[in-house]
Amino acid sequence: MAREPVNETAARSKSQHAYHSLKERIAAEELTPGHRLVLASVANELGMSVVPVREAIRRLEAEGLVTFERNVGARVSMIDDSQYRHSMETLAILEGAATALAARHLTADDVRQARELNRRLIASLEHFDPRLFTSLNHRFHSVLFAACPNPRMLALVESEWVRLGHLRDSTFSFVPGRAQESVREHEILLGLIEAGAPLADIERAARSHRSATLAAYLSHEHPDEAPGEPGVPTAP
Amino acid sequence: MAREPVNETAARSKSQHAYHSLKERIAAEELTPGHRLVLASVANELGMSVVPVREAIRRLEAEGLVTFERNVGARVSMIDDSQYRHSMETLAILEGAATALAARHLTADDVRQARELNRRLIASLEHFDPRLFTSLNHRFHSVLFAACPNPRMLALVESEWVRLGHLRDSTFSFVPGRAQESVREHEILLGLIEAGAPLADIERAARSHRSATLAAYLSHEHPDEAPGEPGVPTAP
DNA sequence: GACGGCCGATTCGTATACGATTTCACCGGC
DNA sequence: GCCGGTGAAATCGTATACGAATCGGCCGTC
Repeated sequence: MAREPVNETAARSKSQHAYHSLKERIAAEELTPGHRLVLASVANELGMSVVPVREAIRRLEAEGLVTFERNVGARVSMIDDSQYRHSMETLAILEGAATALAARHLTADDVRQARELNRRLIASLEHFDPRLFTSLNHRFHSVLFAACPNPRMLALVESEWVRLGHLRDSTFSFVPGRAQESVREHEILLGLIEAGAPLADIERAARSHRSATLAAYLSHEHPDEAPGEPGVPTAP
Repeated sequence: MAREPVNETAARSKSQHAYHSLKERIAAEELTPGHRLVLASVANELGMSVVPVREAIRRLEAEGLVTFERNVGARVSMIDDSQYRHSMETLAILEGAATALAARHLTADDVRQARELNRRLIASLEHFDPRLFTSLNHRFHSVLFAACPNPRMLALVESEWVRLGHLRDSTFSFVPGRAQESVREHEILLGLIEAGAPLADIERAARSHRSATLAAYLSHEHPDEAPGEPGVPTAP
C-alpha cells in the first residue's frame, strides 16, 4: 500500500508523513466525512509547520479524499448519494475489467485463498458484522484482481475503493439480504475463473456482482426511483 | 475543462495559476516528458514564490503528470512503452463504458456533430497530419462520451487522455494505415448508436476501436511480440 | 423586534529565510 | 589512466512572518 520507498532510515519527509497520517486517519474513520481540517491545528498535532500540511492536503485533494475551498479550508470529502452511485458504477466497470484481466494469472493458491476468504464471509453471516463483512469482502476481491498485469488499472481500482471509503459498508448494513446473495455470486465467479471461462463472461460476472450491490443499495435508499437503465450493458 | 469556479474578478490563487499554467504547458508539449521543473525557476517565470509552485506540483504529481523525487525535484512524467500500453488498455475500458453510458443521452445534434468531425477526419487523410488527426479524433470521441451521466467516469476518461498526452498522436504517425481503419470504425460506432443498438454492442465496439489502435501501435513498435491475449474480453 | 453594517477573531495565501541534501566537477593517490 | 574523496553550487524542505479573506457576533438604526 505504501508507494513511497521505505528507506531504512525512515527518512520520510514531513510532507509525506502528513499525507500518510491524514490518509490513514481518514481510512480509519477517525476523521469522518465533513470533518474540517484546519492547517494550523493539523500542523501542531503532527509537530510541523503548515507548509508540509498544505502539500499533503493538495495531494489528498487531487485524490478526491478531501475537498478544498479557497480561503475557507479543507474538509474530509463527503460522498453524497449521487457520488456513491457514480463511484460504484465506475468501480463495477474497472473492477470487472481488472478481474477479467487477472483471471488468467491467478495461481491455484490465489484461488484457494479466495475460497478461504469466501468461507469466512459465509461464516460471518451467522453473527453479521457489516464492518467485518466489508473488510473480508475487500480482501476477497483484492485477491481476484491483484494479479491484473495492468498496474494503471490496479491503481484506479484501489483508488476507487478508498474513495468509497467506509460508505461501502453501509450497503451491507442497510440491505442485509444482499450479503447472502453476494457470497453466492462469489462462488459463481470463482467457478468461472477456475473453469477458464471466457474473459468476457468473467468480466460480466464481476461487473454484475458489484452492480447488484449498488442496485440493492439504491432500491433500499430510493425505493421510489424507477429502475430505468441498469447502467451495465451486459448482454441480454 | 476548467473545474475552478470562474470568478468574474479572475481571482485564481497563485497556486491555482501555477497548476493550470504548468498543465497547459505540458499539454501543449512546451514542456516535454523528462523536462526538469526547478521550483525556483518556475516560480520566477510565473512571478511568485516557490510555495504555490510546490503545491501545484503536488497536485500534478498526484495526477501522474509529473514525477517527484525527494530532494531531487520534479520532472514531467515520461510515459514509457509499458505505461503507454497500460494506459491505452485502461482507456479502452473506461472510454468504452463511458461511450455506452452516454449513447442513450446523445441528441441528434450530437450525432450530427460527431459525423461532421468524422468527415473532417476523412478529409484530413488527404494531406495527413498526425497532430490534426489526433486533435479531431479526440474531439470526435469527446462528443460521444461527454453525455455520459457519470461525472466520475468522465473525469477518469479525461484524465487518461491527458496522461497519454502527446504520445497518443504517435500511433497515427507511426502506423498511417490505422487512420483509415479508424475512421471506418467511427462510422460503424455512429451507426450502432443511431440504431439504438444494445449498450453492450456499443461498449464492445468502442472498446475494440481503441484496443485496435493500441494493437496497431504495439505491432509496429514490437513486431516480435507474440499477439497473446487481446486483453479485451469481447465475446467471440 | 428585525435588519444591515461594522469589527474582531480565525484561518488561509504567499513571501522570505535558512538549514539540509544532492549533484557534479575537480583533484590527488594508486 | 582510473578511482574515490572533497568541496562548492544548485536545489530542495521547512519554519516563520505577515497581509488578505472569511465568518460570526455585536451594535445601532429603523
